[in-house]
Amino acid sequence: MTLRLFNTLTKAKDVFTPIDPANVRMYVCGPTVYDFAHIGNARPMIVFDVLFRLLRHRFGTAHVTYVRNITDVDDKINARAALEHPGLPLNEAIRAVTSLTEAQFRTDVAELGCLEPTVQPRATEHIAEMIAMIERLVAAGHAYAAEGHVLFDVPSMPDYGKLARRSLDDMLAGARVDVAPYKQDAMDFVLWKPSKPGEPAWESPWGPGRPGWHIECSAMSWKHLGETFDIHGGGIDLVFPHHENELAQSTCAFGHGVMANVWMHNGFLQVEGEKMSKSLGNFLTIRQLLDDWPGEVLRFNMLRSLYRQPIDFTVKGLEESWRVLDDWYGIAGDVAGDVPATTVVEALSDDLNTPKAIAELHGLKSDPAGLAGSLRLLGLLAEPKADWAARRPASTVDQDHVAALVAERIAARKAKDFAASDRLRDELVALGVVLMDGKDPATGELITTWELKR
RNA sequence: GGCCACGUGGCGGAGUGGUUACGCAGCGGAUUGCAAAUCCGUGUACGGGGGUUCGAUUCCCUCCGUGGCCUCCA
Repeated sequence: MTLRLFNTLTKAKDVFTPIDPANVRMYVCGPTVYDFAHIGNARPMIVFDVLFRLLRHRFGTAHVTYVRNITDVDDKINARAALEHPGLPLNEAIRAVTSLTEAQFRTDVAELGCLEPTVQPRATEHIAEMIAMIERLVAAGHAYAAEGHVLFDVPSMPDYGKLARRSLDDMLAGARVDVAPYKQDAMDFVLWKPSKPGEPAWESPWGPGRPGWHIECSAMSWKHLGETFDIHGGGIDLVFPHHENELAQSTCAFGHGVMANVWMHNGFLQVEGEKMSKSLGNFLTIRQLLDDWPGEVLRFNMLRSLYRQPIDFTVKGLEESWRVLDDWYGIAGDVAGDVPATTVVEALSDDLNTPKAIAELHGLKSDPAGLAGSLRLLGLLAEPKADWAARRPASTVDQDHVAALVAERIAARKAKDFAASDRLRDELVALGVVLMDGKDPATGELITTWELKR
């Protein structure tokens, strides 16, 4: 079966053919580590983790290279470092911010069931590559130095704007680009800029300074994946200007006319029907959600929508997700198996159609091994059934009291005193206990199990 | 202002030019002393208005609504 992926460059589901099937290469824009990641950040992490797993399934675990960067040079980091660690030297303050948020990020994505990418490069460890790329761009006539800055010469690239599908005229109509005396053209963007006092600085041929906002991804993908690679992913908001500029930098530096063959973008996330924002008070970090929900519930909930569509994160939806996972754990939780059902692989191979894949999962209730293998391909069913069951909030009822009432009720039922039996059940229901009567399959003895109403 | 998405049954959410995915809830039945759980069955929806077509939810136009990008942003 063929794998088809929606490509932002062509606006179509293209058949995916790797440049080198022995080394399929994917780059995804990771977080800027200035604050704890929010649930919107989690979407590309989960979506592209599923793609990573699917590619490994198709091409072999050893034949996929997944690079997800960590941006640790950024104005917001500087601002936060100065705010939170006013007593520390700048570099130490920055390290304090980035190491803490990076560690939290790694914990978060692990709890969301994401595999570790092959490489997680940090921007600050690739300054030399960035400078090398900028020098190539200058030498090729695609960039120029001015007043300690180096700028990308946008008019030097005739098809600039092809990813975002907008013309230079359209962009200028917005008229919200920075105007600066050292710019030759209003659309030119910064590759390198001088550091202001209180900002981190690196030596460069243009004087001490720091990189612009887009060069790091061009440099890191080059270093770890080569001059061209297969897939570049990220949130849809990154299409312009970030990815457009990355593409411009890499294609102009290397002259291949292509940076990545396939560009993939996930849609935005809303919370209870509203845009997530700090001012609305509905800004949810992954960490906060993990206090109330298992990571697998968040992950599964994310996969119930097509990755390109907008998704609305709601408590109702999360509750439903938990229930569905409960069912599947009940059927397949302790079943061995890593072989996914063909129907599920086919659904995922159609541009990562996870809702279709989930529909197929519902059809696998009578095939526990296939269900287990399919769920594991999606990064679900990661723990034993008992561990999963223990994730429900701890009981607040008196276990011994409940057990005593249950025993009393069984005695009443055996005596066919149904009035007493029902009275005892009412009492238990009032405690939030749900009873499930049955018979021991071997002895025929009446037995009753119970759980808390959810 | 410019550009771009999206609008599916009570809810969530796929998909398709013509046989009404799937899940949750609901309803009916089996089961149960009665329930719960489980199993079986059950839903003709595609924002409004035009157009193309033998036929449109699916294509085109338009209107309305929602969201996104154009500035850091997943």
